[in-house]
Amino acid sequence: MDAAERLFGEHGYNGVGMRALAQSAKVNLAATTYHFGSKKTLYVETFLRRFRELNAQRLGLLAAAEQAAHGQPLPVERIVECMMRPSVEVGLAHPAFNKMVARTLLAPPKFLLEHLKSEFEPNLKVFIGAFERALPTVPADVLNLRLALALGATLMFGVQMSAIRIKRDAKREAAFLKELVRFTASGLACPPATLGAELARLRPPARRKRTA
Amino acid sequence: MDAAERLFGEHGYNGVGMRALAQSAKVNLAATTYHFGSKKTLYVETFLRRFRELNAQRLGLLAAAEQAAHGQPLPVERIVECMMRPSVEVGLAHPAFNKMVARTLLAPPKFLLEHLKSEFEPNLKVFIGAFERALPTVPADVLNLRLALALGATLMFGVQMSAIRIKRDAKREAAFLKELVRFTASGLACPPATLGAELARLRPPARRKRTA
DNA sequence: GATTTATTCATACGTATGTATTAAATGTCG
DNA sequence: CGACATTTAATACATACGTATGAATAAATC
Repeated sequence: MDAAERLFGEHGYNGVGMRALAQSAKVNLAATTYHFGSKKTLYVETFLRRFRELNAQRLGLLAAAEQAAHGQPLPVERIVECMMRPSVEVGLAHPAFNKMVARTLLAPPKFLLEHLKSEFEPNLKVFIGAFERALPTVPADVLNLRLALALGATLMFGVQMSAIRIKRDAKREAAFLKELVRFTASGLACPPATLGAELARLRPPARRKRTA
Repeated sequence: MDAAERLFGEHGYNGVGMRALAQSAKVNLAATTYHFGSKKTLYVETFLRRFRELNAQRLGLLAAAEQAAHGQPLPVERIVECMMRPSVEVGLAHPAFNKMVARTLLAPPKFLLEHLKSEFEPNLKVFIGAFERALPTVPADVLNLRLALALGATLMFGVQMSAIRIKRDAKREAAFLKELVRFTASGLACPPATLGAELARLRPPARRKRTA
């Protein structure tokens, strides 16, 4: 799976074959089928291996932060940090996974959609809730859009990070993380201006994807 | 090339074969080789077809804005808008191209690197210059990082935009663009805090990618 | 130590890939 | 018309793909 992570991250799902994977992992070709059954399964399991833990860490940080806040809404930067810190940490420990998750989230293979829905969406909902409490003046539509933009920034941060091989300097890591948090939080929290209203006014008749 | 744009955007370079492309374009397989020579060339030409014009538009808008400012540094939001507006417009007109450019910029195929260097980098340099004048307090490192994040946000915006098939309502378009601009500009312009200094202090010995 | 279970191995299947080739058909324009 | 460019058609080539198989080997269990 380490080899799969590296090669999938480098060349994408379709860019690498089972033979290359087997050779890179120094195992027999048949061993891959034996253990994973199919290429898709291998991809899914390789992806979820870290993605699950990553999401759990996010939720854990947020829960801890909220508990420490005693019911007060958290500052935006605090929430953002709960989102970003696990990404940065796992990304630094496993640079190839960074590229893999960037590819995967930007253009998810269809066989991963269900897993993403079950693993990622609940997570996102929790954070959306936290942001809504922290930013009551930002309309839900705008917040959703901004979260997507924040995700895009995070993905790009990930590939940049895996491009320049940071050599695990704790202070440097902290500085990069803080820059990412600052950028994102600033964009998320900026005043909605007349745009929120305008967006709402132009809203098409039937809506169905609000959290109600 | 329209078919190529759609299929490459949907499935990526390795996700689609020449036969599928030919069939989707309703031409013979040999016609593709006849006109483009190879699959890579087809991808490159399909990508550059709009990417070139997009960059030219960006530069044009920025030049016009700077001329209208009579030597004063432009407001950040203005610069960002010059960057984003062409993306949004071409993205709305050609949703498939949006996905294609997102895939391409997030994980560029090696045969495109040279073209990206020659087409995209000079463009970026110009905008970096504008931002440096507009944000003299933000260190160059931080600005570079933030621009990468902004690019990530833009890419994600593009795929979101092509996902929800906006039906070309000028007001809605303007609202979305303005939201993107606002988010990005806010992140780019936010105060660097102690982080810039910290980042500079932790800078590794040899540097070589500054604009000097 | 024998027997069952788990894992590796080399190899093979059918299909799909990108590209090239040949000849005939269709279009274009001087 | 005649010269040329384009398009179609039908393959063909070598290679790569994901997956499957059955025998050989290692581990585990009794």
